[in-house]
Amino acid sequence: MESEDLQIGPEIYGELLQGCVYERAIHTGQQIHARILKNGDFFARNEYIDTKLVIFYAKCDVLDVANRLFFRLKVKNVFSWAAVIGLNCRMGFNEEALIGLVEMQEMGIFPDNFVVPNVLKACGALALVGVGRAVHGYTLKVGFDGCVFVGSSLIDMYGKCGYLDDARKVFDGMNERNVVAWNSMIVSYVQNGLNEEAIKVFHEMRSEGIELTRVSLMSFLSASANLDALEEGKQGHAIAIIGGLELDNMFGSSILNFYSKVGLIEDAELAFSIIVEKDIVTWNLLISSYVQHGLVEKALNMCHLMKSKNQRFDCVTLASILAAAADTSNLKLGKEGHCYCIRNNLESDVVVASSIVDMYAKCERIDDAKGVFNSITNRDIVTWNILLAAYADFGLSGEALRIFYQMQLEGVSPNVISWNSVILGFLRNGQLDEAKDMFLQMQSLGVQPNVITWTTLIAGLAQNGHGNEAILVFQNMQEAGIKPGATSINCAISACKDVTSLRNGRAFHGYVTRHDLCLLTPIATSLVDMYGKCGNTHQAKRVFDMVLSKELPLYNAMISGYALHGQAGEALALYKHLQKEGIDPDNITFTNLLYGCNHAGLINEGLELFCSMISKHHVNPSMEHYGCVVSLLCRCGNLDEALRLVVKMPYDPDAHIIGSLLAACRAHHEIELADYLSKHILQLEPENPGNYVAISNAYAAAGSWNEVSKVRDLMKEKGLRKYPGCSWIQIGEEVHVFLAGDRSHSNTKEIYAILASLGMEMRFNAEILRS
DNA sequence: ATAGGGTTAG
Repeated sequence: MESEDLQIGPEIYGELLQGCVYERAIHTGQQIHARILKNGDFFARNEYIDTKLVIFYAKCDVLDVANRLFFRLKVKNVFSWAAVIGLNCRMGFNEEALIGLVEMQEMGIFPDNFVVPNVLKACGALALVGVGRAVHGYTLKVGFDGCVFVGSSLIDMYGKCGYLDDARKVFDGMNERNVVAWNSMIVSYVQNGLNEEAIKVFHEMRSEGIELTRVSLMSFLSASANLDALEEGKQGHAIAIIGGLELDNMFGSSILNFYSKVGLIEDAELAFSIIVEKDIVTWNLLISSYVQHGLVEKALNMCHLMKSKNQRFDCVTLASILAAAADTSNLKLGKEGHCYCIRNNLESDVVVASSIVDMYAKCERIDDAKGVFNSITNRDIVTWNILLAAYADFGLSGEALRIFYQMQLEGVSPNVISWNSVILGFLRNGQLDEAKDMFLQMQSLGVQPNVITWTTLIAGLAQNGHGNEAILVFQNMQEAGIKPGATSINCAISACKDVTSLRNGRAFHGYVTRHDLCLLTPIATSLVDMYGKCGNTHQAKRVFDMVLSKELPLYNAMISGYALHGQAGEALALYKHLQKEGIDPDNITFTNLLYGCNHAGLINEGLELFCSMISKHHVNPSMEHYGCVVSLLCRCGNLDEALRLVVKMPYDPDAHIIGSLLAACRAHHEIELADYLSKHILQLEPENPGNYVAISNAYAAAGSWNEVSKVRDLMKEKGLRKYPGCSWIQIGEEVHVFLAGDRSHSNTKEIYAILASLGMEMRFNAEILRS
């Protein structure tokens, strides 16, 4: 049809363009635009058409054309302003959108209820709550408060700025709420970590009969995932299936995310396989899920699959790969990841850069970590915390403290994680007072210790030999209203074990029983360990039996308990049982078993065990293993065999082994060998009173009292007097004969006989009477 | 107008 035949006026072109806007028909619209230009200004051009063209290009996201036409508009009305502000918003040019708002008002045009939602979205994206609040005031003044679009946008804006109370006030004040208003409220709660609130609103929404959308379910699933709420999330999935909601990649991804966060990897994999059009987020979700569950192999396979499908890696993929490298201390993988980032310009992303720092730190390349850290220009609190944690982990408390101050000088104020790392650094370095001081300081500066702070302190005290204080701190934590996690309970139980406090250990056992934590393998393991170390192997066995799927550490704890308390037979029986179950013993298993045999004097069993450990289980014997066997041989009177083993073993004998030999010298009255060994052992450990005990025992047994008194003088010179766990006897004025604690009974009798033959007076110290 | 993914401390 020719234009000469039929005059098409501006109204028709306007209608046609409106149709194109509606259909987002960019090409048709461009043809109409061309026709308008061809027809000339007179017939086809007016303000109405020009505005329509701006709206058309804006709606079709053609930024440059829309801007150019808008700039040339003679009369800019509220519709064209709305179109360009909306376009800037969609494109993420939030500042431009707000500048547009100011400019339109300067020109005397006031925003309507179509402009306001876009403006609020820009405020939310820029977290400009002040501007948003001003716009809120404006909407009240001009009476937009009945508009659901405006209301929903206000909720969203306040939510994005973190002002949940204001968001809720707007929500409660709306007299008409559509599904978007409900969704905005739920999303706001989820984005601010108030997952319980989000779930509450979701249920309210359902009971009010509002029809759910995918957005409602996605945010509900997100809240469920964050709370580890298995049943809630499954319900959400079921609602989606019943409602026949289409599973596009976004919705599918949120289901995948939920299953992976609650640890149902197979279900996550299933969701992944169902999603037809997988995008980068879908891939990344499964990969990060594998990494978080320690399935690094699967994660890397997934990366290869991704590559073979021509899906490129982005920042998130790399962050996961780098985390995998960090977790497994795989420097080679980490370097590959680092190189990929450099080649693809991903290291400018602060999360990726931080992951690189963490990877080098966890691979014990602290200098490389520091180097990468220094090159990061946009460091955030997480970046600082990663470096701080790295120094703390190595016990470099001074460096950690320097970083802690430096971050503050650069305007980053430490959060609870930063404080925790500083405290950890001190504890790792044995600086208990400094750690406790930091713990007080953080509180005086208004940073509240969390469960990890408390646990760090408890573990640190226990590991530095302050088990009783650790138990007290655990009680303080409960008084402070902090609910202990599985790790803190474990540390506390271990502390009881170290100070052999059966009373407190029982109390913790009661606590975990009341809280249904008994069946958690790590907790059951430390309970078995605690009861074992405290001598209550019966109770240890009861806990041991309760655990359904037993793993090696649990067996090791039980075996160690038996071994420590002379029940070598039980220990060996458990060892047989463990092998029947198809579990491979490790070097700890053998250490405990050999110790048990040594303790019970089971020479044949011990030697057999030692041989099968090497030949059948291919465990490279440690010094400790040799120590047990040497001690066993010595105690069974086979000093020659023991000496042969010491000469043969690939280690320089430690003080413990020489001590065993010294003890054998005593039985064999081998004065010469004892002389030789004494020199060695005092060279190795001149400050350990136990060695003087062994030496003086050897001389005393041979009746060399001169040598005994020489040893005594040597001890005096060193300022060594008492030795914990060692009994002592006072003869006459001041002659001390030292006895090793573990065999004190037979030795006491031995010494008693010697002293009686010498006609000497003897008095027992209170300590020996108790033992 | 509302929606899914990555980094730090025990």
